[in-house]
Amino acid sequence: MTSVADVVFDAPVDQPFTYRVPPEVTVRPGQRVAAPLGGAERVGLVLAVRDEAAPSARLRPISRIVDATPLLGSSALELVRWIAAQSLTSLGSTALSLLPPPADVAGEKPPPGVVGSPHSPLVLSGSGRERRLLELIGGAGAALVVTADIESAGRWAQRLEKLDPVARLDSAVGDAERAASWEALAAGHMRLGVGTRSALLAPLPSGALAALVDEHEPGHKPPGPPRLHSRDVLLERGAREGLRVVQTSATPSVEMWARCQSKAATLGSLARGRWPAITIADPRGIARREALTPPLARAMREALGAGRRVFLGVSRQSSALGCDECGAIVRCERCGIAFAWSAARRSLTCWLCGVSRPPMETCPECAGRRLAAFGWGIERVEQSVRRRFPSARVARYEPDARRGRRGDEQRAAAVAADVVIGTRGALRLFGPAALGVAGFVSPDQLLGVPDFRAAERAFALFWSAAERVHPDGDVVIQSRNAAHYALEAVTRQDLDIFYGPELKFRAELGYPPFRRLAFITVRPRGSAGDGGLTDKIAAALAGSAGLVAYPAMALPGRQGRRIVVKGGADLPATLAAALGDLLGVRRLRPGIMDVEVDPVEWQS
DNA sequence: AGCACGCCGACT
DNA sequence: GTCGGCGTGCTC
Repeated sequence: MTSVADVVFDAPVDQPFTYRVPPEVTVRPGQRVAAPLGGAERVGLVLAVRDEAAPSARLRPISRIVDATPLLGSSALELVRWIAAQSLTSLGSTALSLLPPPADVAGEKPPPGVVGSPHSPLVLSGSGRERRLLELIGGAGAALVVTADIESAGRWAQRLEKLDPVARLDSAVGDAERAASWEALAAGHMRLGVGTRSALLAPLPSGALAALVDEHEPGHKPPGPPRLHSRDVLLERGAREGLRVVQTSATPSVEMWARCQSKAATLGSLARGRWPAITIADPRGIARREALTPPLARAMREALGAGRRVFLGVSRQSSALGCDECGAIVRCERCGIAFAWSAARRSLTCWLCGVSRPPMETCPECAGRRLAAFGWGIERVEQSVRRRFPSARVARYEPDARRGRRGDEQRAAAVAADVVIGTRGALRLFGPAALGVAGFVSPDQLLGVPDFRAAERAFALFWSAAERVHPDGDVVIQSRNAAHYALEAVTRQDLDIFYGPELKFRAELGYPPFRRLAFITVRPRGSAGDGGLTDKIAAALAGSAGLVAYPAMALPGRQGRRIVVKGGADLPATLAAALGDLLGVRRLRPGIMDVEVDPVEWQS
C-alpha cells in the first residue's frame, strides 16, 4: 500500500494531480503542499488522501509540506467546491485565492467541524447600525468581520480591540501574522477575526457570528478569483455551518433587499438619524461655463464662511445622451438602460442587447429638439469652483483612479482642503456629519450610465453623502430628474421609496435579483482574430433552453468581444452545461474565454 | 496558467 | 542551412 494525495493548483484545470506521499510525512485534505508540476515546484491544495495498492510508476512525490495543519476543514472544502461551481472557476484557483499566503510558521490544531441550525441572516440598516453590530459581536462567542477594503478592516480592528484581541487576516499585516491569525482562530485562542474577502473562510466555531460590513460596496466583488460576491460566500457558509450572518449597509443591495422581503433574511431597521436638508436644484438655465447652481453656490458660501468643509461629487467620464428640455435620458426601448453615446461614430449602442442606431432628432419623452451629451468633467468643475471661491483651498481627489505615491499626495492635499472635488471614493475621507455641504454637480450623468445598476449606485452615493453631512448642513443635488425615485428616497430619508420602484423595474425587464446575468468575454490571443471562438460559443448558448444570449458586441480597444447571457437561479449549472467542453480551456487556442457570473461592474 | 515541443517563414 | 513566430498539448 502506498499513500497518495490528490492536489489542485492555481491553474485553469479542474482535475487534481496525484502525488506519492513520502512515508515519513502525513498530509490531510485542506492542507497545502508543494509539489513538482510542469517542471517547477508549485503550491497546491490537498483534496484527498488515499491508499493505493498499485500506484502508477510515474507518480512523483510531494516535495514539501506548506501548512503544518490543514487550513480548510471538510465543510470549508465543500464550500470552496460550491464557490468554484458557482463562478465557473477551477477549484484550485478558487481555493488558493481564499487562503492566507503561505508563511513559515508551525501550528498544532485541526480546524473545527461542522453544522448547526441556521439563523436568518440579519441586515442592519439605518443610524447606529455599526454600534449595533459591535453589540452583537460583544455578545457572540466568536466573530469574523469582513470588510470591503483594507482601510475599513483597520477601523474595525481598532473598534474590536476594545472587546478582545483581534486576529487580523488581510494584507495590511505580514504573511506570518496572517497565518498566525488563522491558526489562533482555528485553535480557539482568539475569538475575533477581521479582514477583507481573503478572510472569508477563516475558521470559526459553529454558532459564531459572521459579519459583512457595507454589504452594498462593490469592493466585495473585485476582479479575479474567488469570483463570487463576499455576501454570497458568507450567506452560503452561514447556512452550511450554522453561523449567524449579520450585514450592515446604509443602502443594501437590491438583491439583499429582495431577500429581506421574501423572508430569506431579516431587515433590522434602526432609527433614522438626523438628516441634513436635501435640495434638488435644476441646472438648466445656468451658464454653460458655470458648474454651480445658485442654491449650491449659496450653501457652499455659508459652509465655508462657518469653517465647514465641502464635498463636490463629480462622475467619471460618461457618454449618454440627455434631453436639455425635460431631462430624460435616451434609453434602449427593450433593455431600459441608457444607450452609450459615441460622438465619434454618431451612434447610440445598447451594451446589453447590442442594438445600435443613429441618434434621434427629438426627445422620445417630450419631443424636445435639444438632445446633448452630458459633461461636467472634474477639471472643468475645479476651474469653475476656483473662479467662484478664489480664496478657498480646493483639491481634487480620485482615489479609484490613482494609486501609489501620486495618490498619497492627492490624498494629503484633499485632507487639508476646504473643498474636495472628487468621485465616489473620495467620500471615504469624511466621517459621519463631518461635512457642511455635499453637492452633486451633474449626477444625471450617474443615472445615465448605461448599466441597469445605475440608479442603485447613484442612490447609494447620495445616501452615503447625506450621512456625512452635518444635520445643520446641506446636500444639493443638481438634477433635472427631480421626480426620480432615487432622489425622492434620499430627500425623504426613506429606503422603501427607492427599493419599491427599483424592484419593479428589475422584475419587468428581467434583471437581478429576478434573473441572473453572466458575461462571456473572448479576447483574441494572438494578433489574429478569435478564430471563430465567439461564434462557437454563441452557437452553443443558442441551443440552451434556459438561457438568453444577446449578440456578441465589441468591447473598446483590444478587449475583444462580449456576450451577455441571462438565465435563472441555476445559471452557473446551465451555463456550464451549455458551454460543455468549450470550458476546458485546452481546445480554444485562438482566443481566451473569460466567464463572469453575476457581474457587478460591467466595465473592465 | 506556464512551458516545451513543433512546424512554417526571413535572416547571419 | 538556422532563428523564431505562435499554434498545440501536457503538467501527477
